Amino acid sequence: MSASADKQLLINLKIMEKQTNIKPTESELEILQILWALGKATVRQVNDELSKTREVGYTTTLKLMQIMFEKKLVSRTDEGRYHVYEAAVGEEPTQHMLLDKFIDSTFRGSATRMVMQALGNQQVSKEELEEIKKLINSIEKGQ
Amino acid sequence: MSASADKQLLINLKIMEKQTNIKPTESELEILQILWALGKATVRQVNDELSKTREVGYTTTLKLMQIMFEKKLVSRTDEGRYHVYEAAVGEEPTQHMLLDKFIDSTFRGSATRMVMQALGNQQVSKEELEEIKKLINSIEKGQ
DNA sequence: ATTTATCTACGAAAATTTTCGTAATAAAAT
DNA sequence: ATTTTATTACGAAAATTTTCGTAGATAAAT
Repeated sequence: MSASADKQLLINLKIMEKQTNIKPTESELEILQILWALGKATVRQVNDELSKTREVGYTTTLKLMQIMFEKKLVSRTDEGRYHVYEAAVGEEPTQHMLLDKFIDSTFRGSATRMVMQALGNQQVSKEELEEIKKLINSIEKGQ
Repeated sequence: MSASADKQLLINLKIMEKQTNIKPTESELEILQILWALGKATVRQVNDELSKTREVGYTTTLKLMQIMFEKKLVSRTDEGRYHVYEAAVGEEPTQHMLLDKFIDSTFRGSATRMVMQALGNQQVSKEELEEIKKLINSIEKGQ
């Protein structure tokens, strides 16, 4: 690999890092969830989805998505007269980042304590518990 | 149990429910963490703790704690001229409530997905993994 | 061709959260 | 006794997030 390509990679990694560190607000996260589910969507579609759970004006959603575009949380393409939006941050990295912050602020950094509470308190099916056990076994093997 | 005692119990439960549903802001949560750790503390002590991680004015902390008192997130007693504060909401119920909301907003309600990510991404020790496995086994037995 | 409907841009109001300055009071120090 | 220090109360500024109204442009319907 060339030195310049190497440098470019570093820059890209830094940008990615930065982007994954932008913490979306609660409303922004709602919109990201919808975009992750739909893939691509217009403001209208997103607003329709949001309206299923709560009342929200069209221009409110529009404005939020414009702000998210400025923050590079979403990207968009011009399709004729209107815009088609897409999430510009991945679902997993974002969840990971939010999870880290959440564990820090709510469980004083202990992932274990959080997992224990989640398993104890939530209704998790037998199948899911098995899945988690499998995961643990595979992690232990890997270590 | 008498009918009136019964009624009182219901009322108390409702109050508890309500209080555990007050979602503390991020700053309020920071203060709750400190109070949970210290048990009782004055504004000065809490402010000293907060100051360890970030710069924060004394009256800022004071004001926050006054607001939290109004919201009944904390209680306080007069000790001479100053106040001694204490968390008025439990650590576990609060964590539980926040966890529920977090799973909802970030993992679309799937505790399993969150746990899988937490186990995959965080550094969790062998001992902790064992502990979690034990917990899963005991849950499975209980079912 | 005109009207109606739909979309974007954008500013600004409203709501929420955080920060801080000032005043009043009382204790402690000099 | 006076000054200094520490505390509470409180209003309001500052910062952040959410909501909405209006204007301008373009497509669709009449």
